[in-house]
Amino acid sequence: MRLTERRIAVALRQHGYKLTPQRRVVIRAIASTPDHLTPAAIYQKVHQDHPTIGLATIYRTLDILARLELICELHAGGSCRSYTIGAPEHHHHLICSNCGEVIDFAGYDLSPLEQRLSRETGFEIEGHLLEFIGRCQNCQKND
Amino acid sequence: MRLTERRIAVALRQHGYKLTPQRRVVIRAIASTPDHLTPAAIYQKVHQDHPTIGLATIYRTLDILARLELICELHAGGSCRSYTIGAPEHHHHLICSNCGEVIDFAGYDLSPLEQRLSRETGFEIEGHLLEFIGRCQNCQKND
DNA sequence: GTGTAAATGATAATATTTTTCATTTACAGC
DNA sequence: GCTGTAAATGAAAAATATTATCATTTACAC
Repeated sequence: MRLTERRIAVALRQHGYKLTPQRRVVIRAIASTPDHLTPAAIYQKVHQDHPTIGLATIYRTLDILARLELICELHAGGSCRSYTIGAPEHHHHLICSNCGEVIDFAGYDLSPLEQRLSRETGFEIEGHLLEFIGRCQNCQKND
Repeated sequence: MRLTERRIAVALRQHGYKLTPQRRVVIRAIASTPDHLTPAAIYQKVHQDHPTIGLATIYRTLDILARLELICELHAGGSCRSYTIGAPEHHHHLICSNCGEVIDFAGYDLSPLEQRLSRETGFEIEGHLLEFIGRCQNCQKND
C-alpha cells in the first residue's frame, strides 16, 4: 500500500505545517508516478497546471516532506537528489546505470548490521541508504 | 592497506591517461587524509601549495579517478559528492548527521542480496551504495 | 629531440540551490 | 464567520556547484 495524499496531509498538520494548495500539488505530482523525480522535473510537472508556483516553493516543500520521511530521497550516481513517494514499508532501490530506471525492492533487513555498528561505534543510527547500480535487461540487449 | 599514490599512478597510465603534476597533487591531497573531501575542499587544499591549479582540473581529475574506482565517491545526505582514497577492500560508510564525521566499515557482504536481485530482476549488478546515517557519540552528548 | 594527442588554466556559461523580502494566506481562537 | 498572527509564497537576486570552450602548454611514445 502506498502512502496516500490524505495521509501526507495529516502528517504535515501533525507536525505544525500548513497544508497549502501548493504543497498539495507537489505531493500529488510526486504521488502520481512511481518514478523518481528531480526537483526540476517536479517543478516542470507542477508548472504545467500551476504556472504560478515557484521553484523555491518546490525546494522548500521537498525539504519538509523529506525531513518528515513522507517522500523518499534517492542519490543516484549522476544526478543527485530525486524523490519518490515514500512507501510505508521501508524499501531500497535498484537503478539502471544506463537508462535510469528505478526498481524498488523490500524484504531485506539491515537491522543486524545496524546493531553491530551501533555497538562498535557508539553511533545512534538514524537511517541508511542502500542502492544497487546495474544494467537493466533492456539495456543489456541494446548494447 | 590503503591504495598508494604509486599504485594510482600506475593505474592511470594503464588506462591511457597521462600522469601530470596536477593529477599527482590531487591524488596526494586525497590520499593524505582519511576524510571525505568535496571537490571544493580538495581545490582549497591543493590551492595552498599550488595556486595555479584550477578548479576545472580538480573536477576533471576527480571524474577520471572515480571512473577508474581509484577514489571512492560518497553521497551524503546534505552535500552531494565527496571523495576519499579508494580502499582496496570494499567498504561502506557511517556518517554523522550532525558533524559530518565519516567512519568506514567493512566486513559486511552484500553479494547474497546482489544475487537475489540479479535473479529476480534480470539486472546485471555493477555496484552498490550502502551508507548509514546517525549521530556520533560526541554529537549525542552535546545536545 | 620531435610530433601529437591529451591536459591545462582562465573564463564564460550553465545548472542548481538558497536567501531575501514584501505580500498573501492557512488556520487557531473566538 | 471574523480576526490576528505566524507561516508560506512568488519573484528576484544571490550564492554555489558544475561543465564547456578554447588557446596554450605538456607528457610521453617514437
